[in-house]
Amino acid sequence: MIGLTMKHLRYFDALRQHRHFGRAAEACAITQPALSVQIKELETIVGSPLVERGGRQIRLTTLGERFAEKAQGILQSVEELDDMVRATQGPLAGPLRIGVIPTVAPYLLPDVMRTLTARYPGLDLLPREAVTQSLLADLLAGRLDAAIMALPVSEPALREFALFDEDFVLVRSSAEADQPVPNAKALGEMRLLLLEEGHCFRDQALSFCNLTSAPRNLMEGSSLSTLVQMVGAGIGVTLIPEMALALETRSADVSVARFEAPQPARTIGMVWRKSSPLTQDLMQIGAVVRGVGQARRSPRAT
Amino acid sequence: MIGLTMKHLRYFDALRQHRHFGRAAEACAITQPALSVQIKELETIVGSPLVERGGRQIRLTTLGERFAEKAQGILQSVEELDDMVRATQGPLAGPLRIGVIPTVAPYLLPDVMRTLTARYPGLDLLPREAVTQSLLADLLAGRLDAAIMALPVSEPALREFALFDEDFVLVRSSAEADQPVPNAKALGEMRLLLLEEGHCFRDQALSFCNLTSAPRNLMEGSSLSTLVQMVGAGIGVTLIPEMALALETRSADVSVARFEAPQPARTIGMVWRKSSPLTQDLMQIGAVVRGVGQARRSPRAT
DNA sequence: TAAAAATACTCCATAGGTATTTTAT
DNA sequence: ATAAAATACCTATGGAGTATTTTTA
Repeated sequence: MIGLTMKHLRYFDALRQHRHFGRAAEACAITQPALSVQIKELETIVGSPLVERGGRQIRLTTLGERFAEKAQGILQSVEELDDMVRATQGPLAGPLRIGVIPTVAPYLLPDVMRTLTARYPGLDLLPREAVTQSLLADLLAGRLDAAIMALPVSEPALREFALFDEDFVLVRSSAEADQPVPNAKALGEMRLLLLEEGHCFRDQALSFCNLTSAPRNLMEGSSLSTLVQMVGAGIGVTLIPEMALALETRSADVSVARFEAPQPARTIGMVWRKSSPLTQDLMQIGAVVRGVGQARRSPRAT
Repeated sequence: MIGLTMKHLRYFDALRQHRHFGRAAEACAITQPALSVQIKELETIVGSPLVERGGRQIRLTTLGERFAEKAQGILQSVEELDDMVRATQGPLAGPLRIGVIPTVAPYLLPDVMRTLTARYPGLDLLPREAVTQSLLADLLAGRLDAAIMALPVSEPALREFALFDEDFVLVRSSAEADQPVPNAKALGEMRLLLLEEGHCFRDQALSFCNLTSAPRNLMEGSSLSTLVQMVGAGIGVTLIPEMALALETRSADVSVARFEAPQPARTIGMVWRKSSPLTQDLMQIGAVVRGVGQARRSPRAT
């Protein structure tokens, strides 16, 4: 049925409602001859008469009635499509699939979700927690709209938007609270607890110690929370990003210390495809996340 | 979302399938620039980007994906509409609502249904049995496409198509088989069994006896079958159309006689709105019904 | 005779084509 | 450097308007 248009359906639906060419045309905001022509054309397309013209009164044929019924359904679907579009209309509305690395998600996401949802009620955040490699793959494949991770990512197809820097702090048993803070070299020789393979934070910590591979006496955990609990048990020392401080050291018997001069740190940023049409929106969202992150980090006094 | 056309949906659906403007355009049998323009226009209509253009590879936005999904549903509905139309395509296909008066229906309909269904497999006959007045009302209101009844109907809006004539025969008890056949006047003085009010056949029988109202000694039945059974029980005599003969006198102990010179008879015809676009089809169907009716009547030997 | 739809025609908007430029890998 | 989409421009189709005729109740 090539050549069938929305107009045909709309006009025919109007004719079904009004059972009168003149009034139906008026309802469609066109003239009666225009409607007559369109209906006739529709009948040509269909190949059978849909309307029974009878002087004073017109009537639809049985095929016409059935046609009108289906046409109405189609028009309704179009309406729904319209509604859907309208719901995701305006900037910062609609679904946004955002990935966050595990060493940031638990500390940043709750506030971010709260703030963004409050500011942009139409925004439908769909967060996903995964390690950097996984997030990058999802981003590049179009399964994510944006991701929050440590910079740089050095993917030419991706745009980086820096959010904030965060220092790493030393977590050691409370018994060691009074000992001097080790430097990077000394740290490498201590029993260092690190996240398992795949977490960027593991590599960042190792890099601070000038190590490329893990030392033999290394112990691993699958989350910062686990690491801190292990430190509390006297098993060793670890590094955590300062943002995790408040949450992770609350219920552990550990002491926290900042490093001297060469502060270990990383930059957290938001990343999305350069080609994403959401760029404008994402920059706004990035600004909000930046605000949340900086507020979250500011009680840096420990 | 005014301005949205089927083409937009079709083109966007193709783009979703091919994820490539050039190939999608080819699939739509248009050129790439034409498709680009249409997709861009669609995005303008929608008000948000639906496609993420990325040099080598394009990708749909989340809104684009959702849009495409709904669009696909709409296109499928159009397909179904097309199927429906195709199913009722060609003359003598599709539903046909046909009414038949009760003194014809049981004797004619089975054969008619069988013959028409065999000859026109696409035809979907929807018969309805009702008295003339009811059928006429349904016809004029467009609730029936055609009706088979006694002519004339004298409705200016309706067209009459004569099918065949049928005589009325006398049914009396088998004990009276050797008696002379009464004439119209004599019949009016006998105990005459007639159909109840509303049946045209009742009026036709009365009219034969030159009676306008029912005689006082009249008895009524709701069907010819009932009347014949009553005759068999010796209650009186009755008239039935010859077409009913074979079926109704088979299991009754009655005798049948034809009248002399002024043969009572009626014309059965098919009737439909003059304005009906089915006129061509109905004339063909009428011809078939005529054939069936005449064959049904021909074994007039009694 | 009057109401309603069909027809005739004209005009303008637009879909689609060709040629070319821009863009991103 | 190349593949792909966007842009520019032109043409032709067709949708809608006004004026008029035809139809039928």
